[in-house]
Amino acid sequence: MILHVNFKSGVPVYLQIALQVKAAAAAGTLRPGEALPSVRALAEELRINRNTAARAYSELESEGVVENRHGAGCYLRATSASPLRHAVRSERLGAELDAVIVQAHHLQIPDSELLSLLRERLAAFRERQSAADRNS
Amino acid sequence: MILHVNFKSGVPVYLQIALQVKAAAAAGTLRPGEALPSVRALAEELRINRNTAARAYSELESEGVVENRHGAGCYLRATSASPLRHAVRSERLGAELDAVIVQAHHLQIPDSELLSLLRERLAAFRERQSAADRNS
Amino acid sequence: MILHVNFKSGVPVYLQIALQVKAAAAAGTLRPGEALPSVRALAEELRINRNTAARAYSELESEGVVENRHGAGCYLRATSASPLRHAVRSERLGAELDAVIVQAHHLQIPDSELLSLLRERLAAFRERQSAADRNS
Amino acid sequence: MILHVNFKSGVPVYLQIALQVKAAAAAGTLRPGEALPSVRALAEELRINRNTAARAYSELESEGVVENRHGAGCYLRATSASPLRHAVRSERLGAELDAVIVQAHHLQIPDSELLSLLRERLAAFRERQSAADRNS
DNA sequence: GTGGTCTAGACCACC
DNA sequence: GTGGTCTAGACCACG
Repeated sequence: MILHVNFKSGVPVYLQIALQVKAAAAAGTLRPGEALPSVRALAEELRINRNTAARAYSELESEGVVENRHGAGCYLRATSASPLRHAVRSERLGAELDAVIVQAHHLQIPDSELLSLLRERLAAFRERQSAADRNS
Repeated sequence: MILHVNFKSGVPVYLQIALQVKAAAAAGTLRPGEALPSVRALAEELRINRNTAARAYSELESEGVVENRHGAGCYLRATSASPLRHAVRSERLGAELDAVIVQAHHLQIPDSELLSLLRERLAAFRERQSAADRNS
Repeated sequence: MILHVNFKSGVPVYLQIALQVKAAAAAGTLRPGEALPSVRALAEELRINRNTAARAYSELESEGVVENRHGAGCYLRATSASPLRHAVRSERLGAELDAVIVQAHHLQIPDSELLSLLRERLAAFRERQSAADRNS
Repeated sequence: MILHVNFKSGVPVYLQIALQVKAAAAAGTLRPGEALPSVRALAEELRINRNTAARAYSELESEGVVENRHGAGCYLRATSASPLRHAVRSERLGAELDAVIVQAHHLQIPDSELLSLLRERLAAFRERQSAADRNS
């Protein structure tokens, strides 16, 4: 489970986490019954307060997405809804990309540089992923 | 210019407005020197407080997108030389790209598709821009 | 009539003007029946909006300090109260000086410099006064 | 530290508080490192909104007088090197002195008396400082 | 009519 | 418990 929070976006951190977990669940990246990181581990990884991490899970539990088993961790619940279709998922991502494009325009960054920046960041992301794999 | 706000998204309303104005300015829907709706008109249209609308404009002014003329209204500025260094600007965009990459990961969208989606959206953006140009 | 406004103090400009007129009336600097500058002249001298100047006079009129004779100007009304005693006046000024002393402390300006700064500013003030006298 | 606010003076409440804290710090009533009352306690004591109290502290922090430690309270900072250039600082003080001079003019207090009043108040201020020192 | 500021209440993040 | 932010209402200054 890879999570990313933006402290400057104005969106409450606990909501950012909940949204990402829901996205992963909707796409099938997370499978029913699978364990999420512990509150403690999550807080440490994201450099946030444990209360904030706990609140994200509590939010997800109140929405019925996960189940907090006291003392045993937090598990994704079986959901009746089938995973989202591919078209729906890419449309969601497209909306986020549009916002990035607008921002690039105002920062006066040309299209070519935006594309190469994305390639660069993707490479760095994959690198971090494989480094994490080797450590586990 | 048509604006929409979502009160349940968790994103501050003033930021939603600022983002949409920036998008309109980037797409060419709004032209330099053009007046934006008055704070009062905008507040009434979106059913928000005048202060929230004012804060959106104030945020845009601090980013150099518009100019607030006291007692006279809010006007779109010509795209000026950005006051930020290039490294700062591309770093800022990089942070946004990281969030998109994580989201793509959760939605199980492969890197190649993310890149082509960005190219596609960029093309659509440039198309909207030239359409706006032809209308002026 | 010499007036001075501070736009950064947070005190409404129209109140600053009213306070100074009342101080002058209380000390006898302004005499009953004496004319105050016209709204237009006051606004120009202080670089403020005419509405703001008019509001100051309107405030003073509602307190019964002055009388606005339509088309003829603004005049100090006869007041039943006798001018303030000297001790009261110097105590008022002392309170203002205390605030300046605190500010000087935080700006790390030594006592000797504060005193010489006051002498310097007093000289400049008297100079402006006599220049104005020669022009009238 | 005892604070008072005057709701009718026209001076913003948060500035009144900031001024009094600065005065206490300058006089030595408050010592570097000492904790100020919490935002909530201060708000309750003065019967003001928590935000107004918070804004006073925020103003003091931006002036470098205190340090707001998130979740831990507000602490008086040691008088540090002022970040402002000397010319800026003395100009700022000069503007305040001009206002005092005009007030003295309105109160018909001669220059010589204004100067001796300042010397007198400075002496009283230094006396209060050493009294505070002896108490520590 | 225009935008800007101060005070307030509710919620967020942190210790 | 702590401070910080977002939304709101009332008032101020300006054209």
